[in-house]
Amino acid sequence: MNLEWLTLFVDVAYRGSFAATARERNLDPSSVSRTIADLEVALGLRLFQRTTRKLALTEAGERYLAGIEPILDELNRAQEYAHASVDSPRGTLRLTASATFGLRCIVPLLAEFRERYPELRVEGLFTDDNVDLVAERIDLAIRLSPQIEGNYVATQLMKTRYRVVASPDYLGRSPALVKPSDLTAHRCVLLAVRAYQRRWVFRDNMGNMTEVPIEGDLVLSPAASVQVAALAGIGPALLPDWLVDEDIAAGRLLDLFPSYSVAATMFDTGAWLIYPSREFLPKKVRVMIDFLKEKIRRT
Amino acid sequence: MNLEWLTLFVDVAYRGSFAATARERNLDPSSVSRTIADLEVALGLRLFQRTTRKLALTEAGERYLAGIEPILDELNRAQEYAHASVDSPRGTLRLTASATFGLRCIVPLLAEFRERYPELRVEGLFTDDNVDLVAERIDLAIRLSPQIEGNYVATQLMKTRYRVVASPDYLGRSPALVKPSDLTAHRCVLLAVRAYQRRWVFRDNMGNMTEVPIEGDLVLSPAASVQVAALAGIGPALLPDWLVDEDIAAGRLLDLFPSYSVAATMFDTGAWLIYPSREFLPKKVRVMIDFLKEKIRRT
DNA sequence: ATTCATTCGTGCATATTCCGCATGAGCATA
DNA sequence: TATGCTCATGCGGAATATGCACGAATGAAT
Repeated sequence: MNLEWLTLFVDVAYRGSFAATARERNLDPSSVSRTIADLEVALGLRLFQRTTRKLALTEAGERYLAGIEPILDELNRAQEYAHASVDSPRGTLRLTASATFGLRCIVPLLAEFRERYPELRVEGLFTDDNVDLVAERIDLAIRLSPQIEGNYVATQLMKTRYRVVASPDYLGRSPALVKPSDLTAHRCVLLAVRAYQRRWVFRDNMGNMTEVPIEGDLVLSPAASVQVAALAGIGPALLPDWLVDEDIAAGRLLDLFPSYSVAATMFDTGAWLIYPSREFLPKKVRVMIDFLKEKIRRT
Repeated sequence: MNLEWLTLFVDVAYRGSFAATARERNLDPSSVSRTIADLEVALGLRLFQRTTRKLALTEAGERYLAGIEPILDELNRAQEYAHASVDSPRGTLRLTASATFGLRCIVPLLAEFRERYPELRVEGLFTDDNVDLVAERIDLAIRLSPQIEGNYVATQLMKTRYRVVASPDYLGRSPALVKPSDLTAHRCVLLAVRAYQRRWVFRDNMGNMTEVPIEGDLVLSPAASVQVAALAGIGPALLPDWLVDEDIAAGRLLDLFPSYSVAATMFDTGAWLIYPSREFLPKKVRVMIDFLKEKIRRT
């Protein structure tokens, strides 16, 4: 059965004529005749009594008309009700990011986001665990990576530089740290990610690469713990700029090799916004993407 | 949009899998995939978020599901509600017959019909005027005719013989009426139908036809009036057996030429039950047809 | 880390359905 | 009685739906 059959049936019932209904809908009368006949077969009911030149609803037809007219209205309302959740920034936005990125970069912005979109509820899943985006019904994910592969749409939020930092207190009581290879004489604070624990790679302005093996007896997670440890003077640490630039600006930490690019895995990494598809993108996702880009690019 | 799409959507939403839904419905998974994609385009909404191996309703999808599930139930109920009017003898049956046939042959039976079908309401339109069966929403018509043509289904209810009758009182004070041609000496009571007013045709047992020109200064309608006039001794009248047999049996009228078949138009006429179609015949029409055949054939 | 099995998406060909045209039968009106 | 219009139906072409085959992706098992 086709919904179009039902709306046609209602139309014919009110016009009292196949031919008039056909004219109004720019159809051939034969199509109207067949469609009504098909509907009668599908229902197992005679809906209209008709001869040439005359047409009248049967009793069953009147009952069926009474039954489906509200239903057709409800179908439209169901579509509008579903649309309401995506056409304006309302409902619930489920957002995921790594624990530290979420905590330091996203959470501080949510007060203003709430001001701007009072009807939108945000559920932030900030974890370093692997998150199943489909099963968790995630609307928007933030991933820290050189690049994003897979079927999801990815738009870069920001580029990330990593810095080797230590506190002034630590530096005042430790062997000199002038060039990267000096790190071998220090016990570093390490992030609990395998790729971050063996060696750090330095690239100078000329593009020369230096790979420095590092050691450390303190391996922490999440990245914020490593930051706190560095601030406490426990040792040098490799941390992203979005995490430590404020401490550096305030003199709480020092960027030990500012003229180098440093990476534990790959250079040219960054934070990416990831969402399932540009097609049928709910407004709530759109506004969060725009908001984050606006806020994070301003800093 | 197709209702099948909607039921498929509900199915997928509950099974959480295109492939599982396809198996259950004996479809190819590609058809399920396309159907859901078509529904999403028609609605302008993403209903499911999916990758390979994972499928979850979106918020809009959940809302739409909540909206249409009751609607699908209502559609079934609308069909059942419409069917209820035809699947059992209830509702209103609109019946038409000629004024006299309705009054004398149908009305006396309606008390028993009501006993038998208490939930069925009968509207009898007994008139000698031409009745538009479609416009008047007639379920069942009774027509007196040699045969029925046209698109309607016709089943014969009874055969009709016409009789020339007069009252004993009239005969006692009038010229002898021995053979049909004797009628030319009498002023007859005529039915106000053109075909009944010029000549009556007599057919004897051997098949010999005699056409007798008749005259009368009293032309009445409906046929019951002619009967009453004959009973009052005003003159001979040509009337159908179902109208006068009781008077004959009681001696109130005499059949003047019982060994002849008489007709004003054609012989071998009868009463026919006429209804629009055997297909999708409502129960109420069926039971009335069966009832009339049972009752009228018993008398 | 690799392999395997399964899911969802899509191109292509085929089957099915829908639609308009033409025509006929029937009916109401002039 | 003739005419014009409605509804029904055969037929052919256009549009849509479906299955098959295949590929990409993913989760589970090894």
